[in-house]
Amino acid sequence: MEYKEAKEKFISTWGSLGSLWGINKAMAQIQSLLFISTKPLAMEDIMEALKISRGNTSMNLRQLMDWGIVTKEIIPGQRKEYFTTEKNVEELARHIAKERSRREIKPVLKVLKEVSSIKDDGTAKTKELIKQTKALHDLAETADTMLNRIANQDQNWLTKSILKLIK
Amino acid sequence: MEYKEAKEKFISTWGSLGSLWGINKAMAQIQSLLFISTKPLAMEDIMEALKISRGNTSMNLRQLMDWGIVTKEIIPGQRKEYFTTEKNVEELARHIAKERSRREIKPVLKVLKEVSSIKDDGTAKTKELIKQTKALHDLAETADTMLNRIANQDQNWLTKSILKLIK
DNA sequence: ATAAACTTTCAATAATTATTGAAAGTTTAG
DNA sequence: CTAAACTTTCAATAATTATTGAAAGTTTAT
Repeated sequence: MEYKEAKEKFISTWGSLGSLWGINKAMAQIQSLLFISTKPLAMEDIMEALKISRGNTSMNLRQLMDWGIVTKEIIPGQRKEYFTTEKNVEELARHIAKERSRREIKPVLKVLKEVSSIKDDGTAKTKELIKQTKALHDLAETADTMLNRIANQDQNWLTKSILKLIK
Repeated sequence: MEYKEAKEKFISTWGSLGSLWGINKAMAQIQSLLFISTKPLAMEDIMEALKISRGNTSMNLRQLMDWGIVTKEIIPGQRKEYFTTEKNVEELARHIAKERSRREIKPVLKVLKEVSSIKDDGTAKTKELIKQTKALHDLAETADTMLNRIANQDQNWLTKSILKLIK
């Protein structure tokens, strides 16, 4: 396998995995492209490499910046804007963990809390609803706490902890 | 908030979270409904509760069974088939972890391995591709190992380990 | 064997989500 | 100031994904 094929394979595989971490295909592909690029890329470069439109590129770059995993680089003397992504995989994991917690887990925890706090009217179905949503709430909270640990510790914490954990 | 409202809120919230663990809305809602039900439900019950068609119910139940989180119950003397879901949240987490690993992480690991193993032709871009995909491979492998640990240990392992980890 | 009770399949359709591209907006150089 | 270089926005459209419902399939009781 040569460079070009390997590159395409990586971008399309990593891109299709976007759904796993909650972003769309174009977003994931742009991030992938930047991740293996040796230098910052301009919008033109990205459009051309991925064969996507200017508008699409612009919108998805913005979202990646909102996620905190892509940053704009201003190159002096250059009119265009250039983009880079976080290159350290653990930093990347930290950003993603933080965003996932904020965007998805936190709102769900709130609803689970509300639902599991309804008045127990003594019926079996109400008791079951309360019991099961409480259990889910606790599980989700534990997972969220772990995610936030990942998001807030220093770079090596994740690997060290996991290694400790699986030993 | 009364039972009915709480139930609907739970089903729709948990259902919309389906994307987080990689299943579609109807699938997630069926699982939610079963999760808080005090008894096994027949297809009719599910169709009516969620206002979805027979075909949709049938297909999604099948997928839930493929995931290993819903099982068919044969009630003696009853012609209909009844369904239940795993009620223990940790068992549920185990099944999901196992399936996610098998369906998504394993194939990605395979591609990352292939890509990071291409011949180093000495160019900077090839070196970067190899370096970065290797780093991702290692991260993904660590995460996968953790997931599989979760999937293979006894019921209490997850909570115990996480508690240990976050202390 | 057959009819009733039930489930599955799948082509058609609906709903949702992503993408385009051109117009509007912004910034900078001269 | 203003024209060129660039980016953003967003309505229209395309692509994808989910859902329906009726026909085909299966099982069971008699």
